[in-house]
Amino acid sequence: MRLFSTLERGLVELPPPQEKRRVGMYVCGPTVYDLIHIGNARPFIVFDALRRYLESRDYEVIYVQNITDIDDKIINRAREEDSSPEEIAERFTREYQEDLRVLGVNPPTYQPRARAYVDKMIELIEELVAKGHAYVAEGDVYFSVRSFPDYGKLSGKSIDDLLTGARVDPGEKKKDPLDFALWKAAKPGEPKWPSPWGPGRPGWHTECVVMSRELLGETLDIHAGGNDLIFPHHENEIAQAEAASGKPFARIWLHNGMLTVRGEKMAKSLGNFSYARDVARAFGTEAVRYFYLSRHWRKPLDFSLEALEEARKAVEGVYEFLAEAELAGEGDEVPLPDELAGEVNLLEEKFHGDLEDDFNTPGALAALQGMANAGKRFAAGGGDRRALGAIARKIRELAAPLGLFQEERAPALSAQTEELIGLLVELRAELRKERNFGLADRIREKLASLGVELKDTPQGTVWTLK
RNA sequence: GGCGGCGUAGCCAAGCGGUUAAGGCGAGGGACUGCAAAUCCCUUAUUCCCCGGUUCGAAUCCGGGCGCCGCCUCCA
Repeated sequence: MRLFSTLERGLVELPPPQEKRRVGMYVCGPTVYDLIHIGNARPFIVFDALRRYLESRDYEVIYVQNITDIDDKIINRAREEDSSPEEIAERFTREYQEDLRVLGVNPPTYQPRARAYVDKMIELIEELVAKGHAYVAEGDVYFSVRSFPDYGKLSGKSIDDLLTGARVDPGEKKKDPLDFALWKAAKPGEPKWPSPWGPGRPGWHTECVVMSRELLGETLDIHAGGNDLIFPHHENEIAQAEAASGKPFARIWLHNGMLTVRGEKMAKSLGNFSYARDVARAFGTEAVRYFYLSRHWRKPLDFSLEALEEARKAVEGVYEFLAEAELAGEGDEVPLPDELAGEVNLLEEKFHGDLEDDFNTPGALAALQGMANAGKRFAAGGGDRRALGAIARKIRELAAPLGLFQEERAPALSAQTEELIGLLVELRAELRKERNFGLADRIREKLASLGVELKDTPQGTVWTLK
């Protein structure tokens, strides 16, 4: 498996599971001050799929995702709502869990909260101060960027270039404009924790360094997040972690492309966003996942209702095939004829080949579509339809790690309701025989409006739920 | 200004030195039907933003343009 790492600016090989089974993976999580929008969901879905694919390939993935529950935005929201930061954080943490469920994301192995790690953060900051990488200034603690020669290696920036653009705030206690806060002295009315430098709270995302160090060790395998986090967030994480440990912080850095709206980044501040749960409920969990996976994870992806609708239709198309194939494949096991089996095997190889090459999900999805198409052509050419069951099983098996094509579409109706629909279908058949099309069409239309779609096939009328 | 990315059919989107240039949506034609819907079959890029170059061979590599976007401030 090869993945494009931001640090190397190129593909990096992940050792095969025979050599290294355990993979430590850290994906930056939400700040719980509001519901997440659909753009925020991209890394959660894409890296969830990556994690599950690795697991399906015999890796044991320790998947960590933090919950940032100490932050200015939480404090502000609490003020607005006349609530407390704890309460806001608690509420939106629960909402976030619900969103993950709606998006079909598996729960992380660990979901640590910043508040539970303040002690460990203080330890790290003390360590950095002791090693001369950080200094205390009137109750604040700052990281000294100049003390870390590698600063800028992730984002490709040089300290000098950054300095040119940096503005020095008159009120700042920093020695150097690029230095960033590790610990902020408490202001009145803000949450605070005791520390060697007086009451305050952790500043920058020291939490990610501490949590990943505690749960995954000093060097983790994969660190992932949106590409808007490369600088300064992840650059600063590297500085803290590596200044403290002297070891590489992460082997592979993955950064997904942004979700855009008419070409512009979706962002709360721009107001061009939709809440993830609203989109998932309108189009369905799998349509949202398909939407994301139909575009390579590093590239920007443009959001629109039309694009989601297209994804929904593409998913439905595969389900149409699955429904037919599974119906035909019930009962006797019929093996695939050689030629078809060969084609399906080739597509399976393409599926894995594409995913192992920088997690190329669009290519992999095309392979699954190709399997369905091969099955359709085979049946249309007069092949034994019962063999299609095997293709359907293969598609479902391969797509499982991606969180696609896992729904059972059997109509969940009571026997009584089914009988009732059956009766109406029978009556309509009689009416059609008598060429009473007016009444027959009324039945069809009324049922359609109730979500029961009739299809007149040469073998008779069948119905499906929409 | 610095750093990074993107530009492939009507639209979305793979491809990363030799393939008939995947796949999806849409559109057109056909089968089926009382008419539909759904489904199925077929068709839909001699060409990959432009101009040069390297090569036997380039959408793919190099140089130069043009256009769009992200980061450099909280941000998935």
